Amino acid sequence: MTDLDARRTPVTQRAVEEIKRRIADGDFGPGDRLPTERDLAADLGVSRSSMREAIRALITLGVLESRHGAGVYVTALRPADLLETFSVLAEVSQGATLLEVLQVRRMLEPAATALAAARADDEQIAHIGTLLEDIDGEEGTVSADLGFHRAIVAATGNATLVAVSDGLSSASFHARVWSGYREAGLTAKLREDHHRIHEALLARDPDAARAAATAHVMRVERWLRAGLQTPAG
Amino acid sequence: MTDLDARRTPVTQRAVEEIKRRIADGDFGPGDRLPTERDLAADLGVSRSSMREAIRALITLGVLESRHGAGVYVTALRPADLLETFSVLAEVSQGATLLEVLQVRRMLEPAATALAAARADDEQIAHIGTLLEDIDGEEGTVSADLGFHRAIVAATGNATLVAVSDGLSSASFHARVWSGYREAGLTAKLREDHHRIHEALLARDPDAARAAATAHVMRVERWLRAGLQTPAG
DNA sequence: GTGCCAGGGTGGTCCGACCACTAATGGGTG
DNA sequence: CACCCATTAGTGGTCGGACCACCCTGGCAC
Repeated sequence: MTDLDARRTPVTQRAVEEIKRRIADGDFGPGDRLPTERDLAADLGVSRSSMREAIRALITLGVLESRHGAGVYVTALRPADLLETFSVLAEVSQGATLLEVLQVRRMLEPAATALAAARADDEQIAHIGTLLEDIDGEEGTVSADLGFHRAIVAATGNATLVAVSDGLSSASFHARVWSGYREAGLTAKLREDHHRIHEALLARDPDAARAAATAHVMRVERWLRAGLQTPAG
Repeated sequence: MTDLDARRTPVTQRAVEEIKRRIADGDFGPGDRLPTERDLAADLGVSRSSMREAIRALITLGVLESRHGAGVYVTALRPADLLETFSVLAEVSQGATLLEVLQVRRMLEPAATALAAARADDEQIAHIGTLLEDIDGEEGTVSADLGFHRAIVAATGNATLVAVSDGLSSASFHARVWSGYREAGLTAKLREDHHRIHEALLARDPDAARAAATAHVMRVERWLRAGLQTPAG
């Protein structure tokens, strides 16, 4: 924080910190339009190039968004905005990390499902039931399964939880886990799990929901663990 | 993906996607050094400015890191690298979001503490005990409390869990929650909670650890909820 | 062999120009 | 008067080049 530190800190990073500070301080609120890149650059005493890099970083973080020709705006700053970056984890993660991610899901999903059982309204549960039919109907459609779990988490009404959960189970991650699911009777077992979870939600039974979700995640983890030991291309 | 789409996609974003693709395809592996910014820019047919913005975005995502004068490198791609971004959530979040974050922690911490009780080795538990003394000794030092909880999560051996947990409890978040803790006998109560958690770890008792962690997080949540209803400056 | 240091190469920063796009302006038209 | 549309100022997007700060290597002196 001293001048000496500032001297050695890249100007771009300093600009990032400064803009974040102004947002945290309320100078810029959600939805507000920022000064032009040129003005901001002049204000902070940096070149427009460096200012653009700083803005680019904050855009990547989900804090800002830019509209070509219109200006740069602060996002709604909702957790979903800020945690979108997260998906890169699933994009590049491999092997052991997959198990770690699954272990975190094993902690979150049961609690989330239980919470959903207590909070979800009729409409949400009905929607979840619809997704369940999609999974049954077509073949294991990854996106349908993804939507099923996502809808349950969304039913908790906790946007932050949704964002975290999304990050831990992006489409590409799901796809990687599911690739190979056709084998054995696993698909049928998972289908049973899903129905059991749905029944618990219908019964508004948090304990049953927690148990069903736990069993489901553990089944997936067991399968994945076995699959990783005899990896295929 | 068509030419028409590419025509309307900003070159910077295209560069980001391309580099991510090359990493995902294994062209660039963890720890590898990338071609120079100038070479990359020429390779992808963009200016160095745009290439730098693309690199800046990937640095922000935790995929790349640059060393002044030495080159740009792919990170180890460990979850901790990729989830660091995350902390911005805690930096700019307010009010209701704070409660949402705490609710997620209420799901994670008990499970994490229980896991730590089962997995932690003697050295790790001893280290946690040391941190506990720091909290007792000095005044409520935010950083010491942060370190205490972080050490517990780290003892689970799950790097992904550590990264997620860190994101949900960055220093600034902790500071905001703790600001005002001096009041009442709350500090003493929290101290009791910490000791109870440590005892459970020493006893290698996952159930007791889970219970102690649950009680602790719920106490904080209850306090925060009451505090938000009568907000101060 | 050891230590120093000078050079080349790299990322960091700045500048100025032009392009692409948006939105407000204002005149024309019904 | 109300509506539409071309104009135009202003904004972000891209480019090219220049220079600075820093690292690393290799050759030199000791």
